[in-house]
Amino acid sequence: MRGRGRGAWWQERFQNAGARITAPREVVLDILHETEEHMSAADVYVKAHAINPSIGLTTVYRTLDMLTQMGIVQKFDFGDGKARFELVNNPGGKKHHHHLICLKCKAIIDYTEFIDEEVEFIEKTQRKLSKKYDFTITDHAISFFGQCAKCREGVSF
Amino acid sequence: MRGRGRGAWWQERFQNAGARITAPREVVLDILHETEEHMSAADVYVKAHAINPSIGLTTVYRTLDMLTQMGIVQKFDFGDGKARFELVNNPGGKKHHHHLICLKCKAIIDYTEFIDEEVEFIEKTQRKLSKKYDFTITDHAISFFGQCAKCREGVSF
DNA sequence: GTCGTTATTGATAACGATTTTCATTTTCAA
DNA sequence: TTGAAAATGAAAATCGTTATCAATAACGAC
Repeated sequence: MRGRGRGAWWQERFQNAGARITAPREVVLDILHETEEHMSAADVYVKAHAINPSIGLTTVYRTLDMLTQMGIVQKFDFGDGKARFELVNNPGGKKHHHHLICLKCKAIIDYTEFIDEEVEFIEKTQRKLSKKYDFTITDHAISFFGQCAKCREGVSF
Repeated sequence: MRGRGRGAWWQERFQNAGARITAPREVVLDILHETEEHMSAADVYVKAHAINPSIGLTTVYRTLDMLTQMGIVQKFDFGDGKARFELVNNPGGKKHHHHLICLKCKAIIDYTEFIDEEVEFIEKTQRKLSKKYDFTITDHAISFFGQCAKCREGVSF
């Protein structure tokens, strides 16, 4: 059943945090594991509800928020009014990536290229910031903004 | 009065884009120029309305959106449900910076350190992405997420 | 300067994502 | 097994943002 039992990695984290392991939480995590998309809370809810109709939207929100605070999930805003969520270190899932965002049509392009150079830069910066601001850094995001080819033509600005 | 007449730089950009130069737009731009904060639309509205009570909230939203699409303003989401806006190249204003965001208390720390190393990395990446995806890149954002010292103590997760 | 076209504006209503409330249910340690 | 505390879900409430539409203002042509 939906991977119950395997990836107990997050169960440990929950227990260490004093959080309980519940059916809705298992379902949400399973869904995130099996997805390649940037899912909104509503997207997750639809899938969760299909699996177990007793799961409510509120709980999905609460779970996603909790996972975000735990650093298990990363929350994004692409400017379309709804937050998107992705598992942070999805083993065997989506590769580490960043975003290219069109300011006109709000299209999102994921890119995974050039990560090698990034890693070095990020690690160095992270180390310095972490020390200087006494901050525990668990994740980062890099976004580039501009106009996609399509929008550049239909110009107005 | 509020810098009217100087910084005509944006007025030219408006004209080239076929956009009209109006009182509300001037006010919004002046406000952004004079601010060091990350302002929400409501923040801008309050100031704008104080300066000229006839300016409506709707127009503030429209103006900020327009400026964002023009690349004059950058829009951020720090996870507290409201968008924040900052002038991109504020001459004599705030230096180029990025953000350190506490996932627990949502505190934002601006950092300007280590930018030299960043510039090199960003330029290289930008050049490559731009070519590969046929995308005109006008801006970027780097954010680090984690927990601030204060939140690390009151732990729960 | 006047005029007319057309973009812009602002009040209000509508919208929709997220959060709050609170009574009920579930988890899990004792 | 049991009970305290955490978690849940349905519904209502919140609140940031957007759409509507009649009134207004900008600015090029004259």
